[in-house]
Amino acid sequence: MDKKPCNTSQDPEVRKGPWTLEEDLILINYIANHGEGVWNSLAKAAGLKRTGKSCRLRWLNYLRPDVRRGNITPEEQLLIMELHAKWGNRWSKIAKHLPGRTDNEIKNYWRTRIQKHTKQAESFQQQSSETNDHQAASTSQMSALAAHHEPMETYSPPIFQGTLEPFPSHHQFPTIPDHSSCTSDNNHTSNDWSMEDIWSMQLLNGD
DNA sequence: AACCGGTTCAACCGCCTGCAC
DNA sequence: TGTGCAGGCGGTTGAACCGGT
Repeated sequence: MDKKPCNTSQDPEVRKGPWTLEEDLILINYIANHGEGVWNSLAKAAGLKRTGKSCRLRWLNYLRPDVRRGNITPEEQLLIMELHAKWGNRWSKIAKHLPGRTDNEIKNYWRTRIQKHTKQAESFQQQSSETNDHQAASTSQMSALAAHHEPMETYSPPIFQGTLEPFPSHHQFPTIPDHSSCTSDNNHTSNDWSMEDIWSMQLLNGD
């Protein structure tokens, strides 16, 4: 839609970049008084020199009162991984199952934390499989395990295309610093989340 | 103290979909 | 049925931040 050079990006009156506190307050106040919806006209009516899209994004990802940010718990991480295995990069769909979390946050989380470790594990595994054929056996075990939990819905994971597994063939997941903040310092000390741990926890959860 | 490289995350971009006309 | 518009979504970017040297 915004395909057309559509005034937005060319209009010198349209502001881009980080939101100011003043803009935030304007948006919050306007929505408090008038509600959400019809973002383009909302932006104009509120007197914001922003596109409707920009306002919507700012509201949904940051200003909404029920938005929770940071401190993704191990339970949430599990859920993210499980749902990602189900649906792939359907971030908004995944976000619907994590109250207070936004698709943008989940997407960022996945890309910066989980995917990073996935790639590391994959390259490690590639190296070791070159020297040890038995690795393949354990990999297929992993695949079988993952496939066992694979839902009936058809899913071709976009990220893992090119790999044989329906689920990334990594053995370990990062340890999430739960309560305390986003410092990822303890990540490298011990990767405590083995694949078996993850799935057995899911089994316990009845999934 | 300054620099540098890696990480994180807010925001933008472009495509897709649904809906009204 | 076709067209245009608005919103939704996933991918990408770039600035800010942080830790190591």
